[in-house]
Amino acid sequence: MRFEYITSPEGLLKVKEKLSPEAVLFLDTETTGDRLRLVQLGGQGEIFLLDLFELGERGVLFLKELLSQKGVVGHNLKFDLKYLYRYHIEPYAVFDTMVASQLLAELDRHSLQSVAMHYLGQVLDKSLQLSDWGSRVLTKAQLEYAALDVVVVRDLFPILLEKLNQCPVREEILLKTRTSRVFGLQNPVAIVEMAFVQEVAKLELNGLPVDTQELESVFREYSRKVQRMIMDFISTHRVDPMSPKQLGEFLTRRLGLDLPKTEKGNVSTDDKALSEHAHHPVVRHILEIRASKKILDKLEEIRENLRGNRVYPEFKQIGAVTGRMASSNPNVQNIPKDLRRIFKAEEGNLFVIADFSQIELRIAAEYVGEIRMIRAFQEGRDLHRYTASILLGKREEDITKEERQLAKAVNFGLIYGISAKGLSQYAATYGIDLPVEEAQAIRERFFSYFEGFRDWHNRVKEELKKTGKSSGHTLLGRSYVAHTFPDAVNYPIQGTGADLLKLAVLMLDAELRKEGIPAKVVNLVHDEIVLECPQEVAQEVQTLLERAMKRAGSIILKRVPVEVEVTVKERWEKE
DNA sequence: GAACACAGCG
DNA sequence: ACGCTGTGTTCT
Repeated sequence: MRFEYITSPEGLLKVKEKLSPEAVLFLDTETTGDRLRLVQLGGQGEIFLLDLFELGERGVLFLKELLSQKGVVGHNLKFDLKYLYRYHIEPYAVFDTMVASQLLAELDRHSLQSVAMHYLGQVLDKSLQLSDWGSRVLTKAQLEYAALDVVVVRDLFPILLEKLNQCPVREEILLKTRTSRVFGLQNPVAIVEMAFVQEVAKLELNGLPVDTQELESVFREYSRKVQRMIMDFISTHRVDPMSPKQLGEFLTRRLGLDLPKTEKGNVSTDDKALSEHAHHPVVRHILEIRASKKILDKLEEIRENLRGNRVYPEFKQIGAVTGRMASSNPNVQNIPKDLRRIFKAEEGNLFVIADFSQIELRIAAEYVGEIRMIRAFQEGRDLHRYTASILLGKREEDITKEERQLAKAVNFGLIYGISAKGLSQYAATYGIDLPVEEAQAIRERFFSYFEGFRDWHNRVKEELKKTGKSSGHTLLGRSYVAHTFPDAVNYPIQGTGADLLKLAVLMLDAELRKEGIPAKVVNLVHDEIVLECPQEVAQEVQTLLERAMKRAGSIILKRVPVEVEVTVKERWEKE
C-alpha cells in the first residue's frame, strides 16, 4: 500500500495532478470528535492523507474544488459528509459501501469490519479508530491505519457495484442521475439510496427547531401533574401504578376485575384491557396517569436532547427491513400529535408540511393490480366511503360516519392480511361492535369484490406453504424476504412507501437547488415531509414540494394517482 | 444485560 | 396484525 502524508501547498499540487483524471475517488476521514483532522483520498493509485490541521483553509478550498466534480466512495458516508458539509465541501455524487451492503442484505451487521470480512475475506483491525487524532504529530501506525480503510473501500466498491447491478429491476423505471452516470450504477433502489445518504446527512445537520419557552411551560405543568397523581395513587392503594405486575395483581385480586392474560401469562393491563373497565374510577385514574406520563416522558426526551433551541435527531437511513427510516435522540417520528405544536420555525421562518394521502392503500391497489380499486382512485372517489357502499350494499351518499369508519378499518386491515377475529377486535377500537361472524361476512364480501386482493393473498399463502418464504420486490425494486403471511403482504407495501418518500425528497432537493431556494428538510415521518424556510419563499416552496412529491408518485405508481396535502404553518401541526 | 410491557407515531 | 424507539420494571 502506497500512501503519502500531505501537509503543505506543494503536496496539494501533487495530489491535484494525480487525482484530477479520476472520476471516482475513495474517501475516509478521521476526526477529533468535533473537528476534521484527516481526509484520506485515493483513486486507482496511491492514497493521499490530507492533514487539515496543517493545511488549514487552503486544504478546505482544495477539497471543495476537487470533490465538487468527483464521485466519492466511502463507508458510512453520512458520518464524513456531516463534517465536510460544515466546510461547504460537497461531492458531486456519493456511493456508500455500508448502504450497498445493507441493500444486498447478505449480513446482519454492516460495519466496515464485517463487510470487509464477508466480501473480501479480509481481517480489519479497527483498534486505532478511537486513538488520539488531535495530537500535533500523528504516528506512522495512525497514518497506515487511515490509509488502509480507503484501500479496503476501494477493493469493496467493484464487488458491491457488480452485485447491485445484477439485481433484477423494473424495466420502465430507468433513473438517469449523477449517481448512475458517475458510478455506472443501474439498480434504481441503489441509485436512490446512494443519493439519499446526502439528504440524511443534511437532515441531521439541520435539526428541528423547538419553542423552548413553550416546552418548559408544558414540561413544568406535566411534571407537577404526574408527580401528584402517582403520589396520590400510591398513598391510597399502596401500589405503584407504573408497575404492570403490581397493577395486574391489584386490579384482579383486590378489585376483582376480569382482565385478559398477556402472552407470557401475566395479567394484561394495557390500554385495550383497561378500557373495558373505563367506568371504574380507579381504572380511570390509572389511564389518566398513563396518558400524562407518556407526554412527560416525551417532553423529557426532547429536553435532554436540546442544543440551543433545536434538537438534532439521529436518523437511520435504513431503519426497518422495509427500507423505512428510524429516528432517535430524540425520536421525532413518534411525537404525540398534540405535542407537535412545541416545534416552531425560527423567527422569520415557516414550516412547509406535506403528506401523501392514503398512500399505502394506493400502493396496495397498484401493487396487486386491483382494477376496481385503481379505477376508484382514478375517479377521485373517497375510497373509504366507496368500500363501505360495496360492503354494506348501500349508496355512497347514505353511508354514515360510523360505517365509513368501519370501511376504513377494513381497508387498512387488508394490508396486514387481517383475519375475521382481528377485524372484529379492530372494529372495537373504533368503538364499533362487530361480532366475529359479521366480520367474517364483511371480509368475504370485500374479497369477492376486490378480487385482486383475494388472488394476491392466495398466491402468497401458496408460496409460503410450498417454500416457507415469500420473496419479492417493491415497486422501485427493493428486495425483501418474508417468512409469515402478515410480513409477506406488508413488506412490499410499506417498502414501496419508503421508496416513494426518499425519491420525493431527492426530487425536491434537485428543484430547490435549481431555483436557489433556501429551504431545509427538518423531519421525515414515513409519509410526511417537513421543511423550514424563510417566510418570503414559503409559498414557492409549497408549490415545489407538492410538485416533487407528485412527480415521485408518478414515477413509482403508473396507474394510481398520488395525492398530496401541503400546508404552511408556524408550528408543526395540522390545520 | 436481556426480556417484557406499555405507548407514541406511520 | 405490520414497521419502529424510549421508558420503566422485572428476571436471570
